[in-house]
Amino acid sequence: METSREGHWQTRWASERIAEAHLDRSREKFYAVVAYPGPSGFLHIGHLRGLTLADSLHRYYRMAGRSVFFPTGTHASGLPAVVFARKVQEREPTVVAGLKELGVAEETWGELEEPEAAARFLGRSYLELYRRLGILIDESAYVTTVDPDYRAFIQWQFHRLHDGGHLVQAPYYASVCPVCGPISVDPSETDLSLGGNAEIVEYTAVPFPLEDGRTLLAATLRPETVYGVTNLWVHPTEPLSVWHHGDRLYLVSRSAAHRLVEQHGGRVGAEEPIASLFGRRASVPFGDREVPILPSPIVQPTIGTGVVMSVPAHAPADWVALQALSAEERSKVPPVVPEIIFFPPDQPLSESERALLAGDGPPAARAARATGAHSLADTAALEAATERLYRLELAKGRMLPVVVSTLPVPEARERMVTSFGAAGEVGVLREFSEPVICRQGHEVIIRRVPDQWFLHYGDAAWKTTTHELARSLRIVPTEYGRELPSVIDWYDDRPCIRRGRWLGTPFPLDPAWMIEPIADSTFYPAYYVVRPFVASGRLHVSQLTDPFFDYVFLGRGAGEPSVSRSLSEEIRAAFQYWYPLDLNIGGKEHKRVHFPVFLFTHAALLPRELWPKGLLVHWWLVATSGEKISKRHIGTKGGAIPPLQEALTNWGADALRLFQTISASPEQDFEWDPALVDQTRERLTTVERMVREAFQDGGGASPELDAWLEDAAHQLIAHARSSFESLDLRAAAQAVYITFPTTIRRYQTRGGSPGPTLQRIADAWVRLLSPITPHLAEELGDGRFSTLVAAAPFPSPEAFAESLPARHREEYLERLEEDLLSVIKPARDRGEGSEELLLYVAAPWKTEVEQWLEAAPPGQAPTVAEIMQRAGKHPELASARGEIAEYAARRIPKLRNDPPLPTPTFDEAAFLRASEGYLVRRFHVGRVAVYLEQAASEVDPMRRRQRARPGRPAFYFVGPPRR
RNA sequence: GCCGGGGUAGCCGAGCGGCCAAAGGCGGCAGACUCAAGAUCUGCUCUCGCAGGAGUACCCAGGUUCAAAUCCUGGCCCCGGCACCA
Repeated sequence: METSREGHWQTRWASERIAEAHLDRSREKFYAVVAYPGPSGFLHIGHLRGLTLADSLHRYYRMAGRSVFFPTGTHASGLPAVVFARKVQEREPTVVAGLKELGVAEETWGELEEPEAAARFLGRSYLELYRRLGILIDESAYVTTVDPDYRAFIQWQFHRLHDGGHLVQAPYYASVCPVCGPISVDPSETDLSLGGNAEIVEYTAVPFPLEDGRTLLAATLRPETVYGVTNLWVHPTEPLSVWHHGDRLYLVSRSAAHRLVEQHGGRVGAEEPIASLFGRRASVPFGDREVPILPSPIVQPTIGTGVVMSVPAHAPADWVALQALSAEERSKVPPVVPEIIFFPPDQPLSESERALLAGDGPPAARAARATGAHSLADTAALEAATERLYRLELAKGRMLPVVVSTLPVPEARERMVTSFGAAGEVGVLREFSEPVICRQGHEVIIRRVPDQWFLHYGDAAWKTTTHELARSLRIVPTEYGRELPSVIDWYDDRPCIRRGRWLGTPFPLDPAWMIEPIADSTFYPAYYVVRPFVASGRLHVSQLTDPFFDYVFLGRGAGEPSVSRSLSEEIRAAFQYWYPLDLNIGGKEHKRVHFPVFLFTHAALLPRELWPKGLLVHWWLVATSGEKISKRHIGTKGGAIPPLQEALTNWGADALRLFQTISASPEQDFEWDPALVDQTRERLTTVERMVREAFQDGGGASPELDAWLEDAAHQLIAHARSSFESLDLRAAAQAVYITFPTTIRRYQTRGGSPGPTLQRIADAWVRLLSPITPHLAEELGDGRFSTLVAAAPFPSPEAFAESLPARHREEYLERLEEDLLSVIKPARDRGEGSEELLLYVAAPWKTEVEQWLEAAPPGQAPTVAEIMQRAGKHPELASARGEIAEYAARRIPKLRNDPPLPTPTFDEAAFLRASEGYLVRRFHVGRVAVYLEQAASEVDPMRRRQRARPGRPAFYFVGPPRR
């Protein structure tokens, strides 16, 4: 089919309004959504996967008789549109290329420099591409998350979440640029010029008071090791600053002082020359002892507080630094506490863990030795030693009883942090794991926000309900279902609003804040149901009040007074018809973000009977490098990922759709490979040709062969249906695009030709093609159905008669072909062939014997004597006793590998005779002769007949080579 | 370390107790078609074979079973997520 024809069918679907949803109580409904895309740029083929899945499912269910609803929208919230608008402003080359490709007039580009306009523009461009992909979206429900009606909906949602106690306020430590304002630290964050992958590291600030009343504040990730401190490290030259906090004076590095002010208040004071500290002593918390302060190059003033507590027993770097000291300095350091963490025997160490701790000395010394870290210059080895030892101690270590009972390390750490807090100390210092620089070149910092609002996902009761919802879900793939409970458990309170420049809905409890984008996309399938009423003008935005939504979604209250009772009820009825949502479809990136919060929100807002019913997670189409497709993979050069428009022009929608569906299971990434798409398109060409041939008039085939084809069609259709029902579109595609053609090809090689049966089957086939390759289906079905194929009923297996005898006959023949082939192969390799094929059908008594053999209990081989005993009870077999014994003796040892075949339900000889023509062609023999084993006069030059078994004829190729 | 997944023929990838020497695809070989190439179609593609046979196979080692790629135990390795990491 010409790719250009696809547009024709897209127009037809639109003009016949196939995509429009109808509330039809006489029918079951199907309602699924795909995670809507964010307007970050132009769609690429990576986006296609979820859309294709969703569309094919909706198309299947529509044909299967359900009323379907497939809306979509644009998730304009957050930064993507802001970033895109800025790129337009900058006339960034890829954006310019995309705009040109979409045919956007250059004069209008200026309008797209405004983020909301950019979002709407991109949303429309997506819709256009969906159309070109043959995706049937009900556009009357189309919405972007910055539309005023959607905002009203989100405000209602937050009011209800607040009512339910799901919003809480607490201090929060947010990333912020001191000049530009709040900023999120994320690899995709384009407001950053550096450090997108940075994580927030939480240090514990441990106070070491000096004798002069000031306190050195060390930062550590392992406060529990404070019992092993032997000294403090400071930088050899960098001065420290005074940080005034309350009535206390702390000494920390200058950069730390500033960070502490952001997070804990106070002010930065004077600088203190560092050398004055060398050799002085500070007291150790939780212990009546003092340790010396020593300079060491291991201290980096920009990390932590510039003061490091040295625990040589457990920190390899400290151990090595200690060895590097001069003898004089060394003499000031108290003896190293051998160790303060032990490994209880109930958690045996693995081999690699034992290797890390081989030898003697403190654990840090052993780890340093094991990784080859001998000096401070061995940074990589030191890091490895540190990481491995810390992981191990955290996972399996316990505190020694002489220190603080035998607490596991994580608990001991917790307790330390708490006790510092209780003592009025600072407690925690947060910083980025690597420098983060904003787009304008300023350093991004972490600042305390005292009254941040959170979604209270850490709430145990809410989790319990959400777990319940999760358990009730149908989840594909099932592995995700196993993972989901731990994801829900792992969830903690999440900040849900922020200040700053991005798109979204103002937070109703404090409109100076914006709701963040993950939180405003959790309940939207409910709003899709309402949107058409707004779009059609029957409902005005001003009417979307809390009472309105309370009534529509919750059946609570009397509704919005300005909305007529009947309209309220109509919308409520629509919601009750389409809800619960049947399926939420999204990529694997949503496993930990969108899906869980989607469930949390539904669990919080809706009663059980309206809870969603399923999740379908798909993995990605990736670039040849195995990476997720991103801007830089897209281009027109070899190996690059083509822009979607270009791919559509090159291959057409159907080829792309089938490629997506058939190339991999949903739970698998697969690589973009233009050669495979080519091949997919060719497969479609073949299917098209086969269907057209099948539609022709002709002689058909024998009733037996037709019966077989009908039976095969019955099974294939049943399999396709059940595959769609179980959401396994790949299996469905294999049935329709691989097994179906293979079956028809066999029909043809077996002598079948176009005729009434094949035509009926082709009619069914065309409809089977429709969910996945709808354009091709329409093209082939043009004029053959009373409706468009998209609206025709999905074929029913019952339209094709099952025929066990026909199925068995064909299986029988295939088995014979296999046998013949296995003999012909070695012969043919020697360049031989034959003139005549002799076939022998087993004598009837063999059927009985096979049954006796089969009747033997499993695992227990029958004996010849037993068989003969049974044969004795059948006087009519008396004459064959010798043969029976011989046959049983030959069969018994082989029963394990070659069990009795099902008894043929047809006349083997008659069937073989009817198949002579086929066998002659298939095996290039001059002729085929069929004999009965028991007929005394039959030709049997090589005494083959006795090898015949019921269901498996004996045979002999006669004569000189041929082939 | 924890949670989840996985290791299948040259490669990708189905299968997840007997119908499995293992679907489908790629690659390879041969044939048909073609002036030729490409495309397409057909057959073959673990080893041996003296005619339907035998041997060896689904990471490794054990085990359960009449029967294991499929179930169990232990090991090794890989992937994803999380946690962790001055």
